Amino acid sequence: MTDTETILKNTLVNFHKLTDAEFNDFLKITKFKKLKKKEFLLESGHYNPGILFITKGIIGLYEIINTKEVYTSFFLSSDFASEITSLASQKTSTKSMIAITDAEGFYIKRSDLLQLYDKSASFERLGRKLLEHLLSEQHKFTSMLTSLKPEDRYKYILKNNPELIKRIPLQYLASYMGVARETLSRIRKRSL
Amino acid sequence: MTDTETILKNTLVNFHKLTDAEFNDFLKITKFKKLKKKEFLLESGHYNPGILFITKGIIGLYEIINTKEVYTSFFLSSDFASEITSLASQKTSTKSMIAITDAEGFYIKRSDLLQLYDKSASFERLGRKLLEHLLSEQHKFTSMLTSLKPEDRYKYILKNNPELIKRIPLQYLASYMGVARETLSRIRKRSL
DNA sequence: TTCATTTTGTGACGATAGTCACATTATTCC
DNA sequence: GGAATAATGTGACTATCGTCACAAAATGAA
Repeated sequence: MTDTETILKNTLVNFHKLTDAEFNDFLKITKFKKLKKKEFLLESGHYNPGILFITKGIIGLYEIINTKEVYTSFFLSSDFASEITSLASQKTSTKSMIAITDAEGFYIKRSDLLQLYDKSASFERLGRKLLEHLLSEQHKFTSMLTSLKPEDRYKYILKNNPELIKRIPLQYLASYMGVARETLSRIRKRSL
Repeated sequence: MTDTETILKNTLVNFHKLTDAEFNDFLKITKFKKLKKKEFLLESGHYNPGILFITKGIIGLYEIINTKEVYTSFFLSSDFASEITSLASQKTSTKSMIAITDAEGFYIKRSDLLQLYDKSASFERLGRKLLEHLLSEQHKFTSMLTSLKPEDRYKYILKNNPELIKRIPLQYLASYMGVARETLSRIRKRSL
């Protein structure tokens, strides 16, 4: 098994135990994918959802709202980059996923993922647990947004997800935090 | 089958088809529960998670952040009121669920729910699909928060979830929207 | 029904974030 | 390496929101 495969396996198993055979089934439907910076993993208006287990780089998820790009998630190594609405609904996506740096990882097409769910209840359970985790995180993020003012949001992210502060371009991070880019620039200056 | 049971069945089936036998298994572990206004469905610090399928009334989910109650969700009829973090993690909850009006519905204990998942992959799938739906909604809510200013958030909720505007006390709604209660009071006045 | 309590409304004011304009750095790509 | 392009920084100003204090209204309990 390659290093990256081991990382993938550990990540999966962390959600739910898989047999070797099951893990191999998973690997089989996976395709190693490389993205250049600014390349799309998903383009709004298109229907090509899937999941990328990231082994290198960063993927950003954004949506155009009132002509502005609003970033709602960033995915780093060992994350499953996905857009849940189009994955779940079979509709074209209103959001886009783009490589913020060169990135690579294991890609699974939606159709293959669904087959996997049919094949074994283990995968279904893994999926459920992963979703529980993601929903829990998303709730945390939401209450952070509603209860903290911009500067405290910055400190919160610095503490809980310092990679984002280090690696995400300021303007994208600003939209993610719900502030103007100038405001984030000033917060950052004050926090030195 | 009673009226409320029919509503429950329709709601479940909307996520994933169940056989009559499966639905009966579900019903069996369910206990009809009534809550008086201000009664807790879950108390922070306690470990008693479960899900309430609401047939009447409203449940609110909140968390104390810097001595303030921050409401993060409201559940109405046909919703599954739950606190995903404690459901998924087996830890005591940092959040509380409280009846905002008198409320009632079908209650399922976490342990019974897990047994159900073991019993049949249908339930696991239902759970997965429900979670996908919830996560998708939560993402929508998050981007609404980050991209709209308070007055537009109010209009958004008025359009997409008018029941909340009508039925949730202003101060709770304000924390949910991430604004001071005075601000929401003024927004409401302007919007008449 | 009445009194106590809780919730909501409102004015004044200060703090803070947003906007616009432009300067300064970084980055990209020949 | 250097020009073009993109991203970030910064000042000035404005709009908006939060806070505090208190009034009014609604709700709940006896």
